Amino acid sequence: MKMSDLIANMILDMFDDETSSVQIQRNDLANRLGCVPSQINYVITSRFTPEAGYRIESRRGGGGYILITRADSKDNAIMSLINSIGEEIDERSARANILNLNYQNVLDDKAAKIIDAAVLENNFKGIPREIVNVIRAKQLKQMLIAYIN
Amino acid sequence: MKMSDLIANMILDMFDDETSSVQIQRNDLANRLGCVPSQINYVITSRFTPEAGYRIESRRGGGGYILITRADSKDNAIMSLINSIGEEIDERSARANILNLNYQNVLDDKAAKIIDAAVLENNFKGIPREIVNVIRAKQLKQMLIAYIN
DNA sequence: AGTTAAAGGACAAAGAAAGTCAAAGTTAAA
DNA sequence: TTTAACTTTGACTTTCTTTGTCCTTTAACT
Repeated sequence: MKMSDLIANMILDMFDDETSSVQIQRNDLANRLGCVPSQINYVITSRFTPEAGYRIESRRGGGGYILITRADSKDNAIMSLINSIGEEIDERSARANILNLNYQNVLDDKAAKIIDAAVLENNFKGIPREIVNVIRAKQLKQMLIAYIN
Repeated sequence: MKMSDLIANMILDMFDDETSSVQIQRNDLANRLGCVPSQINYVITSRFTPEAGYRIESRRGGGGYILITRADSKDNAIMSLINSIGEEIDERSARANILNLNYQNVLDDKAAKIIDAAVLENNFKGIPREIVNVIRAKQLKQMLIAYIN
């Protein structure tokens, strides 16, 4: 089997039924599997994506780590929105989608309000449109996954 | 767990629900935890910052101490955070504040998670730090306002 | 008041992780 | 069989932590 799959499986195996989070140390894992550390990054960015229901956080420096969190509720409406978003999203569609989910009672009022507040164009004043839309897409996915966690 | 986190947790633990102030002795704490005294300073300056909602006072000389006070208030904790944010905020401070509000039961778990997800550095990959911090500040304020509305 | 010892403060150097990026190698699709 | 997509590697960068040394302040004790 190829290395990337090994790495991915190794990580997947660390999620036992209870935990929705797995913490790894990049160098350590690379060492145990006999690959270069940066390949761990490759696997994470190519497989543990928001579209697949994962969120990544990390820390550098002594005692650093990579934290992989899995969306455990797998709410369909939300996951399919996440998957439909793509690389970028403009304010209009973001807000429309949020409103929609809220209307369908998939997102509660409070969550919808908070998320809506975050995607407002106003927060990004002065930043080029294409960049804003990329950030917004990432944030929206992260927030939605956080919501169903 | 890494030493810095141990120290930070130790301090955090000293804040029980009532107290909004904790007094430590640098050498003593360092000794108990088995680290050099200056590492206590590192932790305090990197984690217990004003931006994160803490104030520090200290005394040297015999019987000296370090006093760490948590911005409390509870009632309008959110408003005062919003007011204290200013033009920019980094990931660490933002997250520390969110955690703080959540800990004080001012922000509920779900809201805290969503907001936390939005402020992650990861969402802004490739954008200069100063710009990111400005956007984050605006968003954080908006989200908090949305929460209390 | 003057001295001394007991704190805490500042800062820099070294160390420990993780991140980035591009080039080279593989594999699968057209 | 080309071509496009995916993997593997490694050199270089950035961020965060640990440690130590020297400095300043201040309480306590003549």
